[in-house]
Amino acid sequence: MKLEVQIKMNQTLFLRDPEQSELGRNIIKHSIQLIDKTGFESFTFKKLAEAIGTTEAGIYRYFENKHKLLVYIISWYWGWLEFQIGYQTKNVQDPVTKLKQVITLLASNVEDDLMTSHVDESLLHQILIAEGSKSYLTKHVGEDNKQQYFKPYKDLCNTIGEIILECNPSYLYPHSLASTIIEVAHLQNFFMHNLPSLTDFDKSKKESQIIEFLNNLVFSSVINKRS
Amino acid sequence: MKLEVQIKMNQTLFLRDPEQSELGRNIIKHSIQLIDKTGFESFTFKKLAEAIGTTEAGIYRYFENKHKLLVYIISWYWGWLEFQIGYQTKNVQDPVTKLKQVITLLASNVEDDLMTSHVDESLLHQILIAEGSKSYLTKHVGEDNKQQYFKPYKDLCNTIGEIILECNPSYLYPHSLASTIIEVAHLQNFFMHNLPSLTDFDKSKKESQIIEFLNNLVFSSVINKRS
DNA sequence: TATAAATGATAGTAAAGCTATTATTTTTGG
DNA sequence: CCAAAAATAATAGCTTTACTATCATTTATA
Repeated sequence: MKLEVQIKMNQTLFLRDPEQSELGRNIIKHSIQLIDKTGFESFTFKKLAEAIGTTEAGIYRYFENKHKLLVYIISWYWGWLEFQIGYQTKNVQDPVTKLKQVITLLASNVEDDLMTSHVDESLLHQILIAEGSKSYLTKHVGEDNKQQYFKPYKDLCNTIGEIILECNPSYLYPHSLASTIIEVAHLQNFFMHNLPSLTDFDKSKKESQIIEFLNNLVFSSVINKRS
Repeated sequence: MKLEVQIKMNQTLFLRDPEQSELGRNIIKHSIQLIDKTGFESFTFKKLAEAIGTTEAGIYRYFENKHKLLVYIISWYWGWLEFQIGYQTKNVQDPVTKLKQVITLLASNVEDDLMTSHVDESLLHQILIAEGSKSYLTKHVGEDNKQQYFKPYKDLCNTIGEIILECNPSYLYPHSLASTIIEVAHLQNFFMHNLPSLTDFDKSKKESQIIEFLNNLVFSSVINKRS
């Protein structure tokens, strides 16, 4: 039998569960491809329907609007990443090693996970870099938050925050540092590729440079000989 | 006579210079108010025209589209902030003090500058927090960059990067750290007010908490006793 | 004071963002 | 296996957004 990883999703994000039908899985698969290709602003349900070979109204039966679909695939990614972190740091005792592995996972290019046949995690990672912050930078972030749309992101920040506290139980800003690591990993990646003079990375555009910058930043303040 | 600060703007951002006419200045003034109030997604030239008491076509004579208008007001803000930094740190010798002042300027609530009668910097600061990253998180960031749309942001990063190097000439990531400080100042502010569990700040929601977090983060790595 | 430049008033178009209706498949429970 | 229910397809239509065009009128300026 084929093993498939299932990420538990917030039921209020969709009208009909896209995991439960061929059309639904196609919506997820092609929306990831299309958002990555055209960017979220140019992405429309009409174009998505064409790509799948269905109709606009068909998509609307699954998702109320394109913003909820974006939040859905982003939540899915955070759920998947949390699973990856748990899996990859399972037998690691040293919290510093663990935090380094987390930073590496966040800042490295992701490979498509074959356990999830209808999701291309590599593209999803690119979407997070370029569109991730648009999921919460809205006027309706308050209501979205009440609906628990950002729970997977918060859970991930808590997980990382706990590892930070294992490194230094008296560190004052575990959550802020966790959200900072996540966002800076993506931002520096975007800048490296698109606005390189906002960074100090060379033209090789290797993600390892971002990892080194983050390691320097994070471990200087978490393991601070001065305080 | 009344002193007015003028920020030099990129000529390709507009079709007609909005600083040079009453209508133009009204476009700037009301777009800042309207984007702050409704968010950039809901902001339209039609609503802006109504707010001013002119017509949609009238706005289009000044700006090609709402994205360029957003880039315009954001560039304006970076230019103004660069001026503020130069002004406020003019006679400060110690680079550490200087960098602390820059962090404070970036993370504090801004007061409306009376030298610029048609721009409310306080609102503009809120726009930067909630909409700033949308100015570059687009598929056309490459072309926009060629047109020098992000020069004021880059200049500011260079200025901050130089102060960082004054603090520690062997620090490896002055530009990345500068862009990180700017973005994290805004992000943590947004999180503090909208998704507080992504931060460690208490309910007082005082910006001073963000400043402390940033000072800890920045100076641990810039003045690192370990390296 | 003529003339050019800017603005106002109005109209119109294509696409985006939805909703509704009916017909046709596909699924599934008795 | 068949009938009812559920999902999908096909089509239409409506409002708003994003933008362009035209022409009349006001305002600035040589």
